[in-house]
Amino acid sequence: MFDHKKVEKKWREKWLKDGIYEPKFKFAGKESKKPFYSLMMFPYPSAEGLHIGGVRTFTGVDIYSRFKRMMGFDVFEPIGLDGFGIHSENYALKVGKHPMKHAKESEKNFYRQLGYIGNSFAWKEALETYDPDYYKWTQWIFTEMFRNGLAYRKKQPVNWCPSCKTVLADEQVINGKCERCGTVVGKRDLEQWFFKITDYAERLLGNIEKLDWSDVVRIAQRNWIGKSEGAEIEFRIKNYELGIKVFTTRPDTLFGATYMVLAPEHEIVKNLESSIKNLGEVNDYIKKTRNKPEEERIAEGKEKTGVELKGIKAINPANKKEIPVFIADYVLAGYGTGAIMAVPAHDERDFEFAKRYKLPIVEVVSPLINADKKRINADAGLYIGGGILINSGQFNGMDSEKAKWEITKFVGGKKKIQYHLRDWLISRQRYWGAPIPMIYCEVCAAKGKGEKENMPGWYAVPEKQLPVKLPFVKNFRPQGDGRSPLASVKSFHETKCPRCKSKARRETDVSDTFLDSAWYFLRYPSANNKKRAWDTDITKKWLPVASYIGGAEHSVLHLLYSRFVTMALKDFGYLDFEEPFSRFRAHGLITKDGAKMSKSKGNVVNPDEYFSKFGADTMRMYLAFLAPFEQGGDFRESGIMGVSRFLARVWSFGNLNKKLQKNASRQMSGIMNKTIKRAGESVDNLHYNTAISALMILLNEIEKKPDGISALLWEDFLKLLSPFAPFITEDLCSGIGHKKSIHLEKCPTYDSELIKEEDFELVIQVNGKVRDRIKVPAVISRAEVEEIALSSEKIKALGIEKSKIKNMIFVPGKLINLVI
RNA sequence: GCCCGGGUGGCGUAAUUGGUAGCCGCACAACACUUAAAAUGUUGUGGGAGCAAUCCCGUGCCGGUUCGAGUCCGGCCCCGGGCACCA
Repeated sequence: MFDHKKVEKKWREKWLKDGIYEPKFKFAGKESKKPFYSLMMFPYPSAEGLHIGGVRTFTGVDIYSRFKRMMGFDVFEPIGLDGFGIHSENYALKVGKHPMKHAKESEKNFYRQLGYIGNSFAWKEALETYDPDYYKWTQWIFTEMFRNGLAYRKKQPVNWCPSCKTVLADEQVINGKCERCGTVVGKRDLEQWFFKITDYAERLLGNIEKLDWSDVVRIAQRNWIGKSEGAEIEFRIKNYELGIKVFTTRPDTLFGATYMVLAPEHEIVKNLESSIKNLGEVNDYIKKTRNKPEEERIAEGKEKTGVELKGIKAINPANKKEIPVFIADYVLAGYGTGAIMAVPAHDERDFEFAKRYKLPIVEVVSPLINADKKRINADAGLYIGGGILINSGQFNGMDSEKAKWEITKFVGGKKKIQYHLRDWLISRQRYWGAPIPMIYCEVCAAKGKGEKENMPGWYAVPEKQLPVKLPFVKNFRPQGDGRSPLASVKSFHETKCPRCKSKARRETDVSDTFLDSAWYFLRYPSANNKKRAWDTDITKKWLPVASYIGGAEHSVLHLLYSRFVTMALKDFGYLDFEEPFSRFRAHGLITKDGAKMSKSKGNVVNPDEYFSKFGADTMRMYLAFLAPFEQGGDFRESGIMGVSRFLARVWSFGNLNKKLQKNASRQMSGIMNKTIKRAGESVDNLHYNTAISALMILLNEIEKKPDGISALLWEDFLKLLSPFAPFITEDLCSGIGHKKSIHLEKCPTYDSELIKEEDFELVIQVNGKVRDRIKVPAVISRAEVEEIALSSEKIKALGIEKSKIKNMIFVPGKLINLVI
């Protein structure tokens, strides 16, 4: 009987103790000849411990890494924890534990679990984002961003989570809710630190084409960056020396602009106040919409509201007509110029608004006769496609595509490219994160001095003084007053100005936890370097990451930020590549009873329980076998029995047949070679399920004729199985007298000559329907096949004569199809 | 609404990318072993008809291309996920 507890314990201890992996599993560093950086997104250590989905992805990466290692690569498979951040802090708050203490405990638990699953991690390079040795360099990256003009402060309405009591980046607001706690996010006017990710929009977008990444992620990033090309056009305000710029992708419809709409936050309203006749009403509306939570604003999408600025008229620059100006919250302040020209005849939203407020609808584009009819609203009067211009003065009759640029030129507008992407809001009013390493000096500010001309008073903490250590603060609860808990820690924020030495104040916000994870892959290979964030030679050798695996939920968070940070660091001269991950694959999700696992549903699978009951090998294989790696699937206990039985059979065959013959039989080498090919290809595509299936088929064959099995063949079988089931294979291999670990062996190779069968089953079809199957030699001529087909009893029985056959299609090695 | 995935036995899935649909496993059934059960082993298992050989139907639905379609094309339906007043 296979006792997984005994066998696994034995090897787990041996591997850890005398480190037989050392020469191979250790990070090979500068000396490596064939480096392969195999990375999995590091987990944030939740209190519940490792999620079963996490176990699956980590073992998936390990299977891949072990195969690569067998292929002769020096594989670097690092591990660490993304322990800083709101998630961990919220948990600490909930249970009334200090995050520093909680971190230490969950770290221990995570590393225990990760060690248990038998992965070939490079443990010496482990890192944690809350370790001062690590966040020193997170802070250094912040200072570099600042010095290079990519970090700036700005006051603007920002996302505010009332539960987490902090601001959030746009990427962290999911359907109007906080990514971390699910609370509806509101807006607050606050001055915050931002990273200028928008400067990189075009490069981030352009490079997507070149990346070997899962399509889901590439498309998500492309959409998030959201490039649109159009024009910026200015509308004059009547009786004022003022203009309002709008961004439009449809300048061809300019003659149809019958009114304008400004976002409630638009600044120009202040300058027009004296002429607004209904100022009270306007101010009420602005106040109301500003306090409205984002979610409500979206939910009301169908019922558009707005208020006219009575007494104000804008001039349509195309036809010089006076048009009314509205304020409405369907126009967003953060996109384009915060103002639009409204063309109700050719835009759904404007159409809806115009109907409600009884505004004129003027058609200016006429659909071509054969145009896509679906694009015409049944209501009539709304058409959003292209066509021929009408009601557009001298542009009548022009194709709308051409008219876009012609009309823009005519009114003095200019071509403009807009992105959906907005700058990365980086500061957080929380405790558990890397303090933003900046100092503000009022004395310098008053004199207009500062490290950057446009940011008087601000200085980056010099590298020598890093890290700015996060102090132990007993009351780390966020205050909700727009300041971090660090703001009330005098000993922390009191400091001296690096320039004039007067009393100055440290920034007390911490950085977004996504900054911690935006560069950890750069640190791993240099994790033990105390002097620099990363070693240049090592980085040159090991990066970019050869294979990166993680969740698609990070498409526009971690994966985009990492690309941005890498690009910026390249521009600063610290790296010689700009894309951090050459290949990225998103893993699938593991559900239980068809639903996402969650505590509230009570369907959380505890890995410890299952690993102890079935063993690490069985669980690894089950998780790999249940579905293609990138697809994910439902966790079912019944399925575990299949692999459990398989491993038990491997165990008993190995132990009953310790003395095997030296020679390989001809027959078995055919299937062996096939299995090697199949398994290798499957693993490369992350189709572990089919690789395991191939191994199961091979074992079935082996068991059918145990006497014909050679020692060589059995060893090859174990080698192929070893990435999936490292414990049992190691034990069986040592049982047949191997001194060397099986995990240091080379992968068996296959001979494509030996895969070829001597004969095959010829399928005889009539009009594409299978009528007979006859075994024939692999080398056979077309004439011979035709002869065999026509003389088949079943074909004869059908009464098919040669004269009736119109055609015969022969596919060598497969079939012949008689067409009658 | 838009953009991605995906619909194949009772279930998870497979099919060398246009060439035998259902590999491997789960579940189920019968048999063997056993006093018995479990475990294990053997055999069977898409649906329908037939004692049988065999035949018909079958990859969400309708149509097309082809000697041949799960795979390609056109039009729908359903499920899952992402984005969403981006002008």
